[in-house]
Amino acid sequence: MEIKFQNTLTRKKELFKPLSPPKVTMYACGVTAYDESHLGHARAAVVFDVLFRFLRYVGFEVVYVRNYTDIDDKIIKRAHEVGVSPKELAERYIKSYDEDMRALKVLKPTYEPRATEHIPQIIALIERLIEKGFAYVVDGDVYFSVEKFPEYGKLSGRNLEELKAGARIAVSDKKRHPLDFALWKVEKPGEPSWESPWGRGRPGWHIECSAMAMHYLGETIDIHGGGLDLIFPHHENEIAQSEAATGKPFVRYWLHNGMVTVGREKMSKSLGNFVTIKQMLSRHHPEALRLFLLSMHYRSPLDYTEKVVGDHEKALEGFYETLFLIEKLEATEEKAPEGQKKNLAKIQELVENFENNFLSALADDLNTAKAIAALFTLEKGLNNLLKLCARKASRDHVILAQKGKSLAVKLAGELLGILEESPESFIENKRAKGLSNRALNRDEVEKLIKEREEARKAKDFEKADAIRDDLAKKGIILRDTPWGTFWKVEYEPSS
RNA sequence: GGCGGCGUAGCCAAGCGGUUAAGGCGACGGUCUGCAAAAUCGUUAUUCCGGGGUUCGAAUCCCCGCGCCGCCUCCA
Repeated sequence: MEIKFQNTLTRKKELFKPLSPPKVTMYACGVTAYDESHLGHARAAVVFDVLFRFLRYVGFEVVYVRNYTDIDDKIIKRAHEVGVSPKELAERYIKSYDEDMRALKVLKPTYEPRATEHIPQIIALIERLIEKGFAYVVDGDVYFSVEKFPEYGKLSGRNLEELKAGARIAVSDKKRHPLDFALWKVEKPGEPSWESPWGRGRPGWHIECSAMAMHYLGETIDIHGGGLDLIFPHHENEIAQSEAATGKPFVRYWLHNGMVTVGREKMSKSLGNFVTIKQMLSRHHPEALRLFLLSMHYRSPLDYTEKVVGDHEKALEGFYETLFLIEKLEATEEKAPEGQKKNLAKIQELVENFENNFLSALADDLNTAKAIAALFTLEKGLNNLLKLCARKASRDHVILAQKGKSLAVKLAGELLGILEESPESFIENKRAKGLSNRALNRDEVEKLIKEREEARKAKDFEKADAIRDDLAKKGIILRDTPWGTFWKVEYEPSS
């Protein structure tokens, strides 16, 4: 299968050819552990998680690294505010992020290195840069000299002149050029520090990614991912440091995800318009969240509204209900009726095309929106099939339905991380949650449903309808199927 | 100001030069149902922000304009 990615570096969609197949090396920028993570962080994590899953699925041996920044200005500042050590603070939020990732079913990367555990590698890289004349020491600080690296700006499409003109960064008389950036920062009182050839201090932000990427993945890596907002200066600086040190291309494919927005404005800590992952998880199923995050092509901005997340919640529920009904199917006939042959052939074709449609969507620059559309098309086919079986299911029907179901579950599960629960328990959990949200008693609800079924059998429709209306007022929705009455708690958008 | 991106039905959104412009949510009508719900079938963009141009052919490429967003400072 041909895999293509839009490469930020070349601004083109390119055929993906790993440096040494079947191995693929991949690095994604994780988080700075100084606060709870929000939906924007979740998007980045989920997008690159799907990329990781996809590459593995098609047969690559993927080594995936996602770092934690556990030492930096913001951590130190926050730690002082809260009154704990920076190490403790970072520890706390790394743990919290891990919880979020687990809940969101983001697979564990191969390595999750922390900056503070790679000080020797960082120092070695800085020494290499100093030796080669790309970095200089001033009073215990070490800076990278951007003017020594002629290609500086190639990722973000800028040049030094432009950058200098628009520079908003504080002028420092220590730096030779305003855009020179710190590789190593001299120790300040009350801050964590490590021994180095330039005295005690701590690493700058950008250097950790270069050092750790090279340490785990080699001097040239296949894929590097991160948010669009990291292109400049973070990724630009990573390129400069790494390529200056090694003389080799650092990254072959740069992939960047778009921002999550709120009212079309970037979700961010500073604007205060963020929702934490934990808040989202308290009101939505993790798979609904994944579905929402993957409903849009990863490069585009994704606007967050509760309504749209709710739409995906409903869509997910519909899917599980289809799967649930398929599980209930039992063949009572040997062959499907002649008259259904044409319809069945159509569904058969749909099922057979699904895998290819789904995978080729992902192979085309990870088009998850299109892959999800393929999934819905399959669902529609399966619902059609269920309809055909409503009266009499044959072996033909059941085999086809189960084939469709297992394909959907396999691909959606392994690649998108959705539809991984048993339909039965998904529906039960939903019910349990809905019941408790509405403070309803399950036995009572079930008793009423039974009573209504009795009434229906006795053709006492007045009573049956009264019960249904009563339940509806409480938020219980009934559905009479050939297999009995199915019920669920009405979806309630949270405020 | 510089660089990059976006603008497709009521809403979300795919589309990457060539048969009838995916899909989801919503709305309307038919089927199913005792009636509903769900499902299903059909309808809901003769047209892709506006204006030019290239081409046999453009939502897709180019130019101009309008609107929105991101980056240029820490940020997924």
